Amino acid sequence: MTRKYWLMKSEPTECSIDDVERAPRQTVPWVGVRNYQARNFMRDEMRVGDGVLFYHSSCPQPGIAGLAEVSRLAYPDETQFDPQSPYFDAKATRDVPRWLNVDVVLRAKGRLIALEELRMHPQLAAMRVLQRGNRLSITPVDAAEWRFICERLWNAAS
DNA sequence: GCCAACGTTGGC
DNA sequence: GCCAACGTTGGC
Repeated sequence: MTRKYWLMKSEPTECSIDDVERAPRQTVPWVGVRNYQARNFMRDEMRVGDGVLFYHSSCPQPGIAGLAEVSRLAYPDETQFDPQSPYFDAKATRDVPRWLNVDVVLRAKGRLIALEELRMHPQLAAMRVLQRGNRLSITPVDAAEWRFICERLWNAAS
């Protein structure tokens, strides 16, 4: 099975690339996804080792802030069971969990590639994150886009 | 703060 | 099953 690539949005006030860098084993559980399409990507398509573009959204400088990797397959998102959590879901039970998360480990903190800069490259024009009205917090990235961002924009190995 | 886009909810 | 109302996302 070939490796897949993803773009995952996070609000830096919630969890920034620096927060991931400081986390134990530089790993975070990707909790809080409450959209079925995004959940299904995690549940059905993500595998350990898949590449992740870590994207900062809803902030002064939206853009790709680093490179990460899926490090654990999807499992039930604990926050759905916690009445204190903003992500609590009263309709979810431990027997029938509704929401899942993968774990993500930091691979490289790059310079911030601003949304504005991404838009300048025709090679990236098809990326979901650049489409008008796009709101999906997890989107597939194709291999050519991944390589372009890693090698051309970050000068890093992909 | 505005607003476009889109997902979810709930009455019928 | 339809669809209007409502809520959320997220760039600007």
